[in-house]
Amino acid sequence: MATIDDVARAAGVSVSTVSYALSGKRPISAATRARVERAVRELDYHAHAGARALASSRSDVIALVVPFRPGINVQIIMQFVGGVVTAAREHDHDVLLLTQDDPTGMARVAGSSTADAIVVMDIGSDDPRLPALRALTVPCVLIGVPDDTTGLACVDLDFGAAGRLAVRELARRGHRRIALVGASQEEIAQHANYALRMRDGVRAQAGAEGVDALLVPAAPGFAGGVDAVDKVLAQQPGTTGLVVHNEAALGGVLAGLERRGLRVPEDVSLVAVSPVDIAAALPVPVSTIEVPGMRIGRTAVEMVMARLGGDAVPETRLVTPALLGDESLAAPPVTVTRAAADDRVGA
Amino acid sequence: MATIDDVARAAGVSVSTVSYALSGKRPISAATRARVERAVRELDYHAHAGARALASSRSDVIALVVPFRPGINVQIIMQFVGGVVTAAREHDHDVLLLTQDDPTGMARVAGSSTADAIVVMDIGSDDPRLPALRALTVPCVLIGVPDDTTGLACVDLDFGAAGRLAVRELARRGHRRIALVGASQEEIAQHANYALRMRDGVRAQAGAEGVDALLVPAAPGFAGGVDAVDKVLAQQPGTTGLVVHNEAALGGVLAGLERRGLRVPEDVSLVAVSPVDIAAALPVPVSTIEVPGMRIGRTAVEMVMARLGGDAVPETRLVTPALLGDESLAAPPVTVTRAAADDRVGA
DNA sequence: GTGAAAGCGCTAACAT
DNA sequence: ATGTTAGCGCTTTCAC
Repeated sequence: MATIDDVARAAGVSVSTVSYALSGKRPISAATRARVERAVRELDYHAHAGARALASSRSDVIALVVPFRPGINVQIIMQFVGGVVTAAREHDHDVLLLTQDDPTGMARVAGSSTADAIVVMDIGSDDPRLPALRALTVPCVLIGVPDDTTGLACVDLDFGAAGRLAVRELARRGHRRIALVGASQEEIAQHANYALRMRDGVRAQAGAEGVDALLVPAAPGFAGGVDAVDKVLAQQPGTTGLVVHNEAALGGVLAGLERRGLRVPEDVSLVAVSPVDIAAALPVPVSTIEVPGMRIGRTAVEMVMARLGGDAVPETRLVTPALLGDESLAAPPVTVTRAAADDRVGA
Repeated sequence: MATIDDVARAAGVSVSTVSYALSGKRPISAATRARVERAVRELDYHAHAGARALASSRSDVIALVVPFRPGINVQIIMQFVGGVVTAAREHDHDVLLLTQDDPTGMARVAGSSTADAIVVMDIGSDDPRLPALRALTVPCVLIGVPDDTTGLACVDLDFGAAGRLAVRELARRGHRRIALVGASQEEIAQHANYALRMRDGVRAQAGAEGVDALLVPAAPGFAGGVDAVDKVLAQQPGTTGLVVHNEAALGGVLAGLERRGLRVPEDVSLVAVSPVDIAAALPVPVSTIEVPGMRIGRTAVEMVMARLGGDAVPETRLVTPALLGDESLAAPPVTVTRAAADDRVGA
């Protein structure tokens, strides 16, 4: 492999000139720059990453901690990863992959200067890694929002706003009894922050709109979705609007409705918080609030770069949700529902 | 951050002794080793990755090229990634993530000694990256098998064996008319190697068993699956065995059968080549031949390590498939099928 | 079994 | 605008 010395010799300049010509950190005459660039091209020169890191104390690498636990939504994960990698490359950084179940990984890559910064995905409300993250010697950005964000930089979808958005859309079409088919009992038990914020958003908007909102956790998988529909209709008969924040149960929810002869959206309106790919594999089109993984991943990298640049202080950034499509949204049926009765009274 | 000098001073030995004590590359007395290890612990010493790479010409990093094109099966991708990262860590290597749509990425990380080796996923039969891969200055291992493997190291599931396995299981239960609902037209057009090998495996085994095998491509998504069922029954009435090698269409295939009143497995037996997670989200249990992503990822890393070790020559390794469960497998119905008629004649 | 010291290839003062 | 050079922190001969 060619070294910077080879390039300097070929271009007839000193090594520092080559270095500066390549980094742009000091003015170089057009002629010199051209000769350097030519030599670089002819020798196919690439600066040795280790040597550069040693001399400059910057590796130009961001570590990304990815969850591999079963039951995780891989679609979302991949979108985050894609966003992080793409954005990192735009800033001339590479991405090193760490897994969640390598507890020493973050300290190792930080301590060895393998990475300049760390992005951590899938942060829980009371994530056990929080102390370690606060103690890190390199800047870090969390995807997900813990309960206590002191000293931490975080990004996530604004799940509270997502919940409010979903309820608002149902309410303005006249639905008066709605239900949130939410995360599994386990996720709730683990205080999964997104689940709690979603729940609170649904509750708050339901309160503001004066509609009844039942909250039902759903086990992941087909059966979990079917069960959830049973529960909803048993505990709150006449429910006409469903918010499903559990992509693994989504297919089961639709099947459960169909088995009871309930059509979407004629009898029941539906908003899913889910990756679009999953929604696309369903028998009927479903209006979806997507977790914008790419966007969040990119934002995480922007925050990393800001912090590496020196300015920027830890902050929490919540990305505003948007509703895609209205195929599974309609007014509630005019017959049996209380909403219909209310409407008549109002008319 | 503590340096090796700090450790040497704290332990009262020379830097070379620290280095050797840590690498084990030359014998160190137990007493000295203990003092070094103590100093390392107390100072929380981590060798500077760049300095190490510069001095040793080894970065202890493997680059992994991941496809992010839409329509890709993320479940499988994540499994590959998980296997690669886990295995790499067991060999004290880290994994750097590259995306497919960064065409200069591989040359860059190889040329700058950022990575010691490269693993490339999602290799097509006539992958455009093949020339670049052959020209690489570092060893590389492909996940997927191109048509011409000269000079290349490759790993993949043995899709031919998977096709034969699926047909054998159907045939030995008495099915005489089967169909492969396979990859999409696009994948076939792109000469996706796995699709071709699957097809050939199905054909070969069908020929050997003397059963009729119809080959039908399916567009991904729910509708694609429904369509495929229509095509199968139109082109080959009396089909009782289905091999579905298209996880995105799987839900649609089941729905298509149900709409025609065909039960699984009473009327139609089914074998899916799919990630188990997808199969689990389906309304009925489906016998599955899984692409063992973890295993393949691990194997890729073993091959990388062998090549970094000097021994080992490029080779292609095909992982043997296994069938999980038999819930969607049964004998064909005794009434209308030709299989039943044959049986009676034979009896 | 241990130490001294010569690089590895680059960056960034400090020159001019 | 360009050149000289002292490190960056480690590995690995070579020497004892």
